[in-house]
Amino acid sequence: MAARKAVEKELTREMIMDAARDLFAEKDYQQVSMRQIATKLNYSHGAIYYHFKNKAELFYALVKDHFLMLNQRIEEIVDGEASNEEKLRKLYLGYIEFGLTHQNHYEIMFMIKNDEVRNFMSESPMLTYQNFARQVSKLSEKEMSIQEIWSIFISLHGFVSHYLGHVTTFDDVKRAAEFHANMLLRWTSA
Amino acid sequence: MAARKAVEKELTREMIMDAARDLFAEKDYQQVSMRQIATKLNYSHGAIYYHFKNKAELFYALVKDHFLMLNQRIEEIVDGEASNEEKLRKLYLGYIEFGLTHQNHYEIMFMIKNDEVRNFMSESPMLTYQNFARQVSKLSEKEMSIQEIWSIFISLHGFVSHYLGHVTTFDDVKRAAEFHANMLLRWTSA
DNA sequence: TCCTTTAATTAACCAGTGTTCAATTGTAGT
DNA sequence: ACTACAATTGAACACTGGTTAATTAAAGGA
Repeated sequence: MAARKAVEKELTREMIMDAARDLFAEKDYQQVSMRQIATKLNYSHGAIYYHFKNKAELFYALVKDHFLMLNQRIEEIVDGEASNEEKLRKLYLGYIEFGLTHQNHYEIMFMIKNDEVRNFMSESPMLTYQNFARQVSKLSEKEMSIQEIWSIFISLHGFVSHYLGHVTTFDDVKRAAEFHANMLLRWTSA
Repeated sequence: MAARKAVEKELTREMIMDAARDLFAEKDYQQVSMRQIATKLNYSHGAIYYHFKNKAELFYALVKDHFLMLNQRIEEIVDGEASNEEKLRKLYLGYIEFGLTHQNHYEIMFMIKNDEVRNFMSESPMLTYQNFARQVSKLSEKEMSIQEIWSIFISLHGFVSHYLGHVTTFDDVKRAAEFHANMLLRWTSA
């Protein structure tokens, strides 16, 4: 009975992911439904299943992208022009900014409890942390133990996870973030 | 058609709250249903509505209790016998222990995004933090700014929120928690 | 004893979920 | 023009959820 959309704009994985990304800006994994995504795209919910096996696979595709983004952001900062201390500060702020700019994805990347989703990610969070830790180790004035760096990471995560949901953009807490970053810098300076 | 339970053990608000508490040890607000609570109690789901107006009210009653517990724990530590530094360490560890011992409640107390629940809590989290901050201010060697204390709190929250869901008991990460607490003590020592 | 109050059950309603699948369509290749 | 195929639809399935309301049963007082 049903008509097909003009083929000029066939539904693609990208389009679906974009729509899902948008909905994620407001709600979390459980609250975003396949039907909502389809509605946003003006397609039927069944169509999504032609491009993605199921909900979990769709969201895994998103998460993978975001881990890539975060890793790139870290490298971008480290490869830039600045003193080591300045780079460290940027690293800390960059992490917070990323978390608060992609709040619902940060949640999936580092906070989700749902096993269905977590199984898909496996080692991505750990790899990102290891990358982060290696850079902190290189940039800090004094020799840092693994545990010390872990405390830094935990503290950054604390900042993001606290403001997550209570605040809409990074700029809302930029000054607080800068202060927190400075506090963490005390641990790496001789 | 239906029978009533023997009146020796009438259903009470306490019983319902206990059952809900238990289910919370495994799942979060959205995943715990009124029907599950009722099943656990061997009562029908309708019975709960005789004692609580709705789901949100039931969980608010739980949350209120837990804010009380946390505040008591803080006072307990501060009023105890120990050096100021030792009390601070205990304060930090106590906070983490509380968070990881009552994981799903911690989530509701400090991490929930759901407006339905958040409206019920209003200022409880802030009052708890203010209490915490006052004590840290008293116990630290040097004069601490509001922002510095806030960083400590954020960092503690980070520890809890990271391990939340990845770990079952406080003991699983006791040593890591102790290390983290020591890191935070560096900020308060002269 | 009857009557009222209280407490519990159950069915029902409504709204939503992820997923599957037969049916249908548009389009490109022959 | 015909066909093969990829893409899309929408109904249907099998759930789960919170909440309400009519109904029933027990307990206690008059």
